[in-house]
Parts: sequence; structure tokens; C-alpha cells
Amino acid sequence: MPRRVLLERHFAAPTLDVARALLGCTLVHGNCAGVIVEVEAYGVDAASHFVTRPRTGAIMGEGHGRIYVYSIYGVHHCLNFTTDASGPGAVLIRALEPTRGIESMKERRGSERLADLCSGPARLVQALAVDPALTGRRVTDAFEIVRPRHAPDIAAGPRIGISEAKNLPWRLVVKGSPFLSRRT
DNA sequence: TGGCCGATATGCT
DNA sequence: GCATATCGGCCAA
Repeated sequence: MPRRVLLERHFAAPTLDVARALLGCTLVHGNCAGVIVEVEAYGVDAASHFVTRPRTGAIMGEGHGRIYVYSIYGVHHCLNFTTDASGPGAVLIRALEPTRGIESMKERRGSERLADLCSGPARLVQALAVDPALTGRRVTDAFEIVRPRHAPDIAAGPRIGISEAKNLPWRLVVKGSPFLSRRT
């Protein structure tokens, strides 16, 4: 049975295509894993770190298939994978359905409730113990991303928590998942 | 060097 | 639904 693992070249596609492909995939990091149920695409739009954080966000334009972990509101960190061989881009991982290492996740998160472990970009970074120092490394060095047998049903809407470019429907979710960061 | 703002999470009303 | 902690990144001065 073939392993359906994403390779560096899969991140070379346009950002929205990569975002769609990531939904439903199992993201493995250390002893923990979860199914990706919510992502957001960022390019050169007004809400993108490539524009608003020209120094740290420059990594979005320096190749694809790289890890970009940024800090926000002081104590939080969020995980992105860079995309698009022909321009700046990244996909923000916003929520997972926890599948493996759940006891570790509960300890790190200080919560027993399954839906609180990875339902938010900073929550999943804490649950999986993603190290911000991984920024710049290859995605495949620190993560294994396994495709689902069947593509999930996807819904799109505006991205969360931004003040610019609110109209772009670049937040993609697995339709009906109870593990989203917000109800749709 | 100071000040502003943010791709958030949490707790309270 | 709303307030706010908390500090890195950025830029103006």
C-alpha cells in the first residue's frame, strides 16, 4: 500500500491549490498527529506578512516547502508552510482534529477537552510542541504530511482576525468538522 | 528609543 | 458578545 506523503515539490503549486490539498491530510510531528481541518492562504495581499512584516515575512518569497512560525500577541506562535514556486505565499494551519499523542497534547494544553487541543493556530502549535526555531527548515525535515484516501468536502470564507483584505475567501475548512477554530 | 499594532486565547457578562 | 494580557516586529524620530 503506497504511502501518500506530501513532498517538497507539492508546495510549489499556487497557494490556494496547496491549501486545498492540505485539508484532510494528517499532520505528524513527533509523537503527535492530527487531521488538518482548517487553513488560510496568504499571498501578497494587504493582510499577508509578506506585506505587513517585510523582514520576517520575506521567507514567503524565498522558496516553497519551508516552515514559517511567527509570534503574535507576545505569547503565541502560529505555523505556516511556504508555497508557490512563482511568487510569495504561505498556508497557515489553523486547526487539527487530534488523532495521535492526545495525552501529550492534553498535558501541554492543560485541557482535557478534545475540541480545545488543536482548534486554533496557536493552540495546535502548543499541543504539538512546534519549535519556532524550525522557521526556515524544510517542511519535510520536521513534519510528515499524509494525504487522505478521499478528498474532503471543502467550504471557503473570509480569513479570521485580519483588518485588511477581509473580502478574500481564503479561509478553507473541512465542511462540518467539529474541530474548527470557529463555527461556520 | 518609543510607541503602535497584531494571521490569538481566555475569561467574564 | 466584549475586554484584555502581553511582547515581538516594525517604523518614525
